[in-house]
Amino acid sequence: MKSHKIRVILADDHPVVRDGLAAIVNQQADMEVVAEAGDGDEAITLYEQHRPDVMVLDLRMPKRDGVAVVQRVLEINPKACILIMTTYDGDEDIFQCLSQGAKGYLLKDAPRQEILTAIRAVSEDRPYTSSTVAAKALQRMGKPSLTQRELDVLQLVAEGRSNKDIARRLSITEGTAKTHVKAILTKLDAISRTEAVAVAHKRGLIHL
Amino acid sequence: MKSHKIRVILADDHPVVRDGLAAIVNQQADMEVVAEAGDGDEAITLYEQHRPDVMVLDLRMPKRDGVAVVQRVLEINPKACILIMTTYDGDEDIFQCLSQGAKGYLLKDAPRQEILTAIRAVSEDRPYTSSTVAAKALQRMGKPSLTQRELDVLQLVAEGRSNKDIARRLSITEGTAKTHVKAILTKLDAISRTEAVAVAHKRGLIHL
DNA sequence: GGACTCCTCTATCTTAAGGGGGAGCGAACA
DNA sequence: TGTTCGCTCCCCCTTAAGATAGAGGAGTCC
Repeated sequence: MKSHKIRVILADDHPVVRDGLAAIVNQQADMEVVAEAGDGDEAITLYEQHRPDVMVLDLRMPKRDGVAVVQRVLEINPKACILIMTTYDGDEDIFQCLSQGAKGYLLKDAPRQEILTAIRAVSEDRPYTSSTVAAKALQRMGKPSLTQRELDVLQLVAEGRSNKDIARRLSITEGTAKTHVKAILTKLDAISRTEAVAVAHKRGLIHL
Repeated sequence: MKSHKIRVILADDHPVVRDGLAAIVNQQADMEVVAEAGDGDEAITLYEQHRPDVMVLDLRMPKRDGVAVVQRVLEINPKACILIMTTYDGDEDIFQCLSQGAKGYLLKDAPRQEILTAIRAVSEDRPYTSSTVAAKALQRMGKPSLTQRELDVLQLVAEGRSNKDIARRLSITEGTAKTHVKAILTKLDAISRTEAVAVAHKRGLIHL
């Protein structure tokens, strides 16, 4: 039996989702929502103010995205318990969050019971990852990482830019742009740039 | 003053979102949630059973997507009042839904008050469209439509297939595939296939 | 029947993309 | 110190992609 209720902060830019989570959490005898944030900056501010037991965090938010919030909050309190709740199931997103130090990762189509289970687990510092999410995180292992420059190029490729255009924007030669694209194709195991974009999108490396 | 409460059905594959909407709706004196669906088929079944005043519908759902549900429900009852509530803000999605006969279109980041306003409007058979959404619907006007065949080709292009591969899958010659791709590029005002994919994704013509 | 759209196919030509090499240079690191 | 890694640039070569221009057949609409 716990002496205190689990104090929860919700961070999601959709009011409907916050209301849904709040309804689910506040129905429980052992937990309560102490604050709600609508963007990344607000999430950090409210974390510092309330120092909750658990933070439920959406990945894509205005002003500052989920990964950045995870980093900042763990700087403030390395023992913070963060549960990611998002629609994105790409292995890169999952891997980034968990390796940054988030304690749990849930998809938004999760049933109520699983959400509560996850919050309770995370509040006790136990990691929570559903089997499908865990599988994706493992998929990511062994796959080569892209360098920052390659991610820059990939982003432009995804916007439909030509090699020449990419070179101009990054102030490099077209040959160098091609070299980067070639490296991207190899790492993503793609034959063409269009396939590379499809793969990268599926894996969560880029968000169009 | 109304004699009856507005009877609402919710259709969304995220339990959290359904709970959030239910909490918001049931707090109001003049409306109530009579049923909740987690996929497209269920949404249609429950509509027939309950004949609600308003149906709040997500666009992307398992089994049958939002547009298909709109079509089917309006076949059952041409006077049905459907309010789309989704994260997708591409002009094609909006245009499709509204031209199929949905009475309203909301984005999921809408504040509580706007959701209630929209439900009340739609229940009285008044269309509800926020200014930004309406602007997108108008943007779609004047833009050329893609034929079914072009959409088939576009989908394969988006998956990263080559012209030769596309031709094989559709049992046409590579030249014909090129003709379709050329038409797609012209209609989407894109220079390369990769840009076409980016534009098509932004507009909601394809969903990766 | 004529006008129209869509799908199909043809051919030629130019340019962009991709494969396969190699190489210099600075920063980080052991 | 030597080694590794990331970024940059260069070469040649083959193939895919895109631009241009045309044409026949099936279907629909008026």
